[in-house]
Amino acid sequence: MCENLILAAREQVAALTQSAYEKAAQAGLLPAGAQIRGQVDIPKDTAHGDYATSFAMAGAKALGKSPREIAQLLMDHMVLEGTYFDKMEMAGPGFLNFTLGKHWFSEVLAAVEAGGLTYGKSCEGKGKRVMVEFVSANPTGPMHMGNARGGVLGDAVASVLERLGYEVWREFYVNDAGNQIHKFALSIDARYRQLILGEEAVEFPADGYQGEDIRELARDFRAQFGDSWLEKSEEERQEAMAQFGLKANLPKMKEDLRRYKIEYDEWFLESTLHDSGYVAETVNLLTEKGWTYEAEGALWLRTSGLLREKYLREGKTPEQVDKLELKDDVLRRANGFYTYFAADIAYHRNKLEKRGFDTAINVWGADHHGHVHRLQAALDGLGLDGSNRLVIILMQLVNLLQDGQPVRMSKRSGKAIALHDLLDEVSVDAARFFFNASKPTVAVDFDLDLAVREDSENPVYYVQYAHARICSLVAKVVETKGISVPAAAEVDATLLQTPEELALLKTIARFPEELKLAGRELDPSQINRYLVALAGDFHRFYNSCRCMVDDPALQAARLKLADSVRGVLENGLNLIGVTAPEKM
RNA sequence: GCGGCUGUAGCUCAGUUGGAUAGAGUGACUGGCUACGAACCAGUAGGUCGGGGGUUCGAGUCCCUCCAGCCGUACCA
Repeated sequence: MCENLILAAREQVAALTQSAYEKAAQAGLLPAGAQIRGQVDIPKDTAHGDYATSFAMAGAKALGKSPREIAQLLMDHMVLEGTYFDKMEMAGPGFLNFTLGKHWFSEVLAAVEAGGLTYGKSCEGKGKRVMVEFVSANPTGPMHMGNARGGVLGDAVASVLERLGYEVWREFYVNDAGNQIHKFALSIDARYRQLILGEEAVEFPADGYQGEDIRELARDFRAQFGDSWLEKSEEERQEAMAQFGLKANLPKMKEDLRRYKIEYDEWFLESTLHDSGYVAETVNLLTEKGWTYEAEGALWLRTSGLLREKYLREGKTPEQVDKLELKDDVLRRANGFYTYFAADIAYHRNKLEKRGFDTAINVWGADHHGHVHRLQAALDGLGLDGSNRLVIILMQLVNLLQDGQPVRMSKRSGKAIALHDLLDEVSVDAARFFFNASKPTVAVDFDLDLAVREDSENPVYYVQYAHARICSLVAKVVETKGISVPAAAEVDATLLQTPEELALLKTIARFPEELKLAGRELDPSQINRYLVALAGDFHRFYNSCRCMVDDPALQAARLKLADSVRGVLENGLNLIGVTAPEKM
């Protein structure tokens, strides 16, 4: 059975139209053999039917007749017997409008029932392995609102892709090497020495991390190891500080994310790439392929050349490419250390080559957008087709507000609101739904005062309320009438005829299509909007149609409809990591 | 300068390969519970889709151009 009834109906309209055209052509009423790409749309206004095709308008030129004439001929040669449709009519400039009939509506309830909690699954991703890397926050401090957003985004994208049949791997990349960690160590070390020698005696690094968590790490270090580390060499001490800090922070991050209902398949350490020589090997590979050169003591990647090839390949004209200010990148600094960029190339080579993922999807903050094409181009240079196999979801940042005023958010100033602070104030459900509400491309404002106060105004409760209402309804029917939810086969779906009932059936039928779109666009916020729409359809149905009625057949049909909605709500909420409560 | 994102109702935002009279939530106003959960529903009001050109049967959607806001343009990550 095809679960995707929206797609099935759409295809049927296209097929019906095409065959009607062929019949009309055979009868000599229209020129034969024209290739016409008529679109099949779902009209906004239900007065225009459930599906509409613009075939007649699109074909007007090729067929040498007015759209309305063509539409009339198509109607004359169309047979709806045995199809999903009851009715068809011509409208407006030449649209053909189709109205769904009983065959289709009967199948909806059966499809939802058969699908159960995986209703909407498909096999479009069968056999394809995808890694979704997300959050990957620096382990130098607590996670903030941007990570909260990226967390739901990545997790929900992964869930959607799983449902679409992909084999999905969730990964957190731990930046436990490089400059940030060095600064991290310097910061803890300075606080440590301040504890012993006094605040004034030790200058805190200008670009160090100011947060209270750093002082705490220093206190913990001192409590555990005493003052003796003061006598060790600076290098030795800082190495110890870095390790100590990471060891303290990583479990906290894991715990915070677990609390936020995110579980990773792997926490991948950047340091392993350096320690195993994989970064050096990757850079050497680029050198062998002729993509590097030395200058000013550093080793450079010819990013400008790689990008130029990439852009030309993608269809930009040489003039357009010339206009861009392409620059090269340093891979190995004059001091011998590899840059973050070099490690990142190695990391993604590891994903695509060593571990063999077909596609690597990364959730990045939009402030890293300048890095996207450079990394893809570098992977192209390694022959790994990064331009197609590395997909970056650029997520616009979260603006932190307090009483409506913007607050600068950075780990350095320590002014960020941490993820765990958020979860102390609002439920995981509210937070996840809120951060999954906007498309990745739009920036969101987040005001903690508002988030806490408007807790009950979060649309998540509108959706959850619909679910709880249905649970209560089903329980009531069982309790007072001794009747449980019937199987789809025992239900006469043609009894569902009010506009509210039909709207609800159409909405639950749409779910597989919504999933497909969310997957294609890598935008799980579409699920939020779908769930709000479904909950709205249900509340309207509930207010206008009584389920507990004397007619047993109608009661069974409505009960089944309500329970089907419940299943789809639970299904969708699960996908975005929000609970579907039976009571609230 | 160059590049990315954004600009739609008072506010927050939808608008799916171009389709018919541009939608929803929220705020404002008016109604609806002795009936399966009122955390709900119904109704009213609110628009030069940032401006201007172009493409075509048809543009919020595609192309060009201009304007405004945010972000990026490191031997940082």
